[in-house]
Amino acid sequence: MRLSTKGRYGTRVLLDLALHPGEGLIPLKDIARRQEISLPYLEHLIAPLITGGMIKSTRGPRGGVSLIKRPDKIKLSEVIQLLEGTIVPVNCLINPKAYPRSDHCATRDIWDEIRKAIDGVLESTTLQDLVERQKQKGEKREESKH
Amino acid sequence: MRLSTKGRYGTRVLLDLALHPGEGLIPLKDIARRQEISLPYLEHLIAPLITGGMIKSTRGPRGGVSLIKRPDKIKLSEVIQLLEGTIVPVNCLINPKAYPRSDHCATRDIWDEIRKAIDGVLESTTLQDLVERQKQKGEKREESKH
DNA sequence: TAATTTGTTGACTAAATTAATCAACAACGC
DNA sequence: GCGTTGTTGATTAATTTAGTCAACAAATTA
Repeated sequence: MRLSTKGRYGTRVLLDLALHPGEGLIPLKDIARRQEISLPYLEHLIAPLITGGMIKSTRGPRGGVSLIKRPDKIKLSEVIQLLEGTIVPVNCLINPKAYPRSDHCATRDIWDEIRKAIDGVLESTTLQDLVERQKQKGEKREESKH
Repeated sequence: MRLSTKGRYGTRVLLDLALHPGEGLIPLKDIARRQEISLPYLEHLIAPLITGGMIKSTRGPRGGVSLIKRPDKIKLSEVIQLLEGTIVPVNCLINPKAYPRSDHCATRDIWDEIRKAIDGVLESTTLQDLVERQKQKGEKREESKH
């Protein structure tokens, strides 16, 4: 019952981009350094985000990536869908036909309720929510220095 | 983001037992057949349930296993805890000290909300709930035969 | 246009986890 | 004591995860 690094790192990458608005293209190298993700691995995380229309990229000197969509228009459910595929906790929900018992299996209903509970959180959270939360944390850290 | 077979099969095993109340000891062989789980694998699923005080077992002829606790006193959260360990979706929630960035990482908050959402479902569902749901399904299947 | 920088893609791999199986053993009932 | 049933530990095959490596493609600038 784990979220893999794809989903976790990928979300952090998008948050990183959203925290640097209006700065044009951000090189992957910078993101890799700030987020402590290896550059070669980061490259693979970026691919589905480009395909999914979340970010655009430009190669060459002064190239990099940047957000295409507004952070308040990016739901976490979309991000996780792109990076992890379905979040469904059990196979019989994805492919019921392969599970003849699933029609009359009460446990399946519960796994589906779990899926819905997870989906509720992801659907109701946008990248902008993360940005604001992150900024709040930053302020608190500043305050605590005094 | 998957529930492994341990949690899924184990829950089905308990439900199977709960659906056969007052029948004394149920041999693992019967459960294995009904639930279509291999006997050797089932043996391993049983172990944590015994340790966790959910079921008791007796060896020898006419031996088997049976529920110790009342189904309405068995929360799914306990079952999953026994069989899967923690359901926490990300490591940094289990072991925050190993993640220096987690203190000021907004994504962590969201993963924790997901954890709470899952936990809410598991905490509010008992084995008895599954039993009732399962019986309803049985009735509906009977009706549909007419 | 050559050199350099940056992103893209696919092949490959090491490590961890999952899902078992097998075999030796322990207890119980007849 | 013998067969039946549960217990435990060792082992293994398959899959997934997490990442590396290397060849390539595009953009920029000199």
